[in-house]
Amino acid sequence: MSAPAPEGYDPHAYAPFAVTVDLAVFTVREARLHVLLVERGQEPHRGRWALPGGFLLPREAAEDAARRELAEETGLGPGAIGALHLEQLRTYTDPDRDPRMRVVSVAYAALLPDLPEPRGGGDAASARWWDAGSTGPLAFDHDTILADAHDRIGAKLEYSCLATAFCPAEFTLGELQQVYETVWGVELDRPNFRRKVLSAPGFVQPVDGPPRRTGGRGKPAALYRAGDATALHPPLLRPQRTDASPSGPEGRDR
Amino acid sequence: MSAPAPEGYDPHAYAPFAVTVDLAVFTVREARLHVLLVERGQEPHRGRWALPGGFLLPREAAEDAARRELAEETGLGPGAIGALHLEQLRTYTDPDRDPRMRVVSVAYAALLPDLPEPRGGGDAASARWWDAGSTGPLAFDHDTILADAHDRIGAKLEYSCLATAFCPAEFTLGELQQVYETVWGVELDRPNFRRKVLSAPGFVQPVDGPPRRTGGRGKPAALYRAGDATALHPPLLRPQRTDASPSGPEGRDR
DNA sequence: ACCCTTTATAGTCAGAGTGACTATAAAGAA
DNA sequence: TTCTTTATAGTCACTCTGACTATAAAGGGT
Repeated sequence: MSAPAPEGYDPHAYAPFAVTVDLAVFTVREARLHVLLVERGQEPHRGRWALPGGFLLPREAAEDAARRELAEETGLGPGAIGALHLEQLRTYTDPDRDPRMRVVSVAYAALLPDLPEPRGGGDAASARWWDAGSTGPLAFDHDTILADAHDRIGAKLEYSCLATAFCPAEFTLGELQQVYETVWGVELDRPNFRRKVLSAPGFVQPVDGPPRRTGGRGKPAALYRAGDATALHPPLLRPQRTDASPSGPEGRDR
Repeated sequence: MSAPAPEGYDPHAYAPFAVTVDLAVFTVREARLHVLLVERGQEPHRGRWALPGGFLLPREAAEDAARRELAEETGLGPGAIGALHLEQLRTYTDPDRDPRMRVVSVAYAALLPDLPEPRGGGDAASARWWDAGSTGPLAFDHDTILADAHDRIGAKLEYSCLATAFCPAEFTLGELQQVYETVWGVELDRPNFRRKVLSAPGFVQPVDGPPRRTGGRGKPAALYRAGDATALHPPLLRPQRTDASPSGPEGRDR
């Protein structure tokens, strides 16, 4: 911003860049973290899967572009899109990240409750949810972006109330715990999780009256909705892995 | 990245943007947080103070541009610059943030130990350290960037070993505590701070033998250097403000 | 019916971590 | 010397946490 800028400047002399947004849109379905991918309809990387995204319009802010692309890919209404939490991840600027030309991309992460299959909108040949751990090699540097997004989401769950964004408007504590377990890839103790969530002011609030969820087996659970807090005090720290062994189904390290 | 890109494309049709980096370079001097600012030598905002920064070169990654600009402004050698921790903050994309043309800026934060006055390099009329809390209105949206940077640094001190970047190679625990107190704007209990720092594995390591700092008044302190850890377990949480004021600009970001 | 499995919820208990505090040591200054 | 300043050691009560046990309320199978 304070760099050499000639008095009579030629925008193109300083504007050899295209700017895009890339979106890592996550959801939890069937106890697995899923990410929305689109199949590329043209070169480069035609036929490869990629994060949804696209070029900024000439007078558009990056977050607006992200919401626009998200609406195109998911078919969500403007109300849902407008209220959605979009987290700017970081910006990827490797000169060779796009073989066509110099492209700088601002990456965002978004969290959605489980939704029906997306409609393949825009230029994408198709769009669908993928298990976030089983995506093949993606186009461009999207493997890196996806990994960074997963890391960031996992970290934000610790000290923010973001986990409720993965849940529908009303949810049980079991569903909320499932979000943590899925994103972190660990098992948590149910009574302890419950104690910490309920003692964090403003994280969740009980739905009035005693309505209870039906449909599953086991005792019906009380329903909650997201509270008005945005930060989590005290934080809900994930159990630190003390060794390098991948977590088995038994959980509980050591 | 996956947006409409015509087969026979014209780069300029998708490249109406200039890309810059902006740097929030912090140091602690005399128990105050200071930030490096440059006085703008030309329009727009001629004579206003701004964060150092500049345009990306055609085949340069943003972090390389940030290190290049930092070297120009501070006169630090390439060794020091190369080892420096540069934290990408976020990217600012408001279409009107630069009156000249469409400029997207990637902001970085850097932490330095106390240094002599910078040399005014490059196009800057002059460059100097400012008390981070007493900067006048800065050029462009740099007030916002500076505030975001301060927030981020404060949050990172909680769960990373970054605080040692503010200190010289060998430092006392009192100096390290000064960093926390200055960035957070609070006073900490000295014995408790000591206990937590020393119990965090890999945060600091004592300098061998019993060398002690001279020059000040009071009992000489043992010297430490930065340990090999990068994350802080357990985290060193800042005392939560008990007042009911709603959270400021979305603190904590990992 | 009955038991069995599943999930939710309540509670207990020991240990780690933390905030507030007191005490002692080692330097320079008055 | 005495005072002031800074460093370091230690105490103590309280909270938070992980690991665990117990009980409640549903559905499924035989």
